[in-house]
Amino acid sequence: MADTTQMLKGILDGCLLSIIKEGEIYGYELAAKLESYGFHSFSEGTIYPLLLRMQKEGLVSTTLRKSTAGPKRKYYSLTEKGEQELEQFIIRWTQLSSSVNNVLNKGCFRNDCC
Amino acid sequence: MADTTQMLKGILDGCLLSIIKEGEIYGYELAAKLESYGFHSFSEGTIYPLLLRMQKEGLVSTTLRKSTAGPKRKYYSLTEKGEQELEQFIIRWTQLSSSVNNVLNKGCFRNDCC
DNA sequence: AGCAGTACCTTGCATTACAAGATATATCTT
DNA sequence: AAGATATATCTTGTAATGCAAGGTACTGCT
Repeated sequence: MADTTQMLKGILDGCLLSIIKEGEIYGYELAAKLESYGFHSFSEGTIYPLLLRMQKEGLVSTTLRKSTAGPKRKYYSLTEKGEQELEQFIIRWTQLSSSVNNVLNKGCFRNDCC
Repeated sequence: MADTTQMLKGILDGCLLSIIKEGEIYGYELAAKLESYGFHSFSEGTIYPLLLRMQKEGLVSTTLRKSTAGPKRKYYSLTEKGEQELEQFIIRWTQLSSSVNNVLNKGCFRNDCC
């Protein structure tokens, strides 16, 4: 306990999908973008395996392009399957976060009371 | 992917602490309470190991009491350390959920814009 | 005795965030 | 040229944890 790492499990997937949906982006840039959204930066050892898995699952497609400084960049964009997955993630996230907020606020069994 | 189980990791801890803070409660009852808060029910194989760990870490204290029907119940209540842990969990949860919402809503870098 | 319901615990598996390190390329400095 | 620096990707091994499946134990009912 006492750190955020466990809380992230399974959540990062959806966040990556959501960022990629905004437009083609490559891994190194993704790390920076996540930080700008309020996540304390992720090591690349976290992001790249995730991207590879999502590629295997057909959620993202990739294109290699030359870089002005450094090796080739691997640009990711969302497939149709990826968009569907993102929608389902948003549903799950909404349910989860409202459940947690219910507990933390000692809320009621339904949202419409109190 | 495609299920909520990974998203829960590390979040359940805080939820248990929060429920226990409301008053003494035993494991079997906790499972039911979680469901009433909107979580689809947890198997006991999830909850008991977690409670044992939190007991070892000194976050909760336990009292055995006879039951009217069945074996003895193990009632949990929060220690001071547990309350501190809960507070820190709430901070972490708030940060995380706002970060995720930023990403999903394609929000800005700060909360005060848009 | 046998059965159902209550209540707790253990074992083994799959997933995943991450540190640490390996690899490759382009630019700048010495 | 040679080396350093920054960019960019990937691999390996570790620890944490949700959960299915199974086991134990106690009470009351038929």
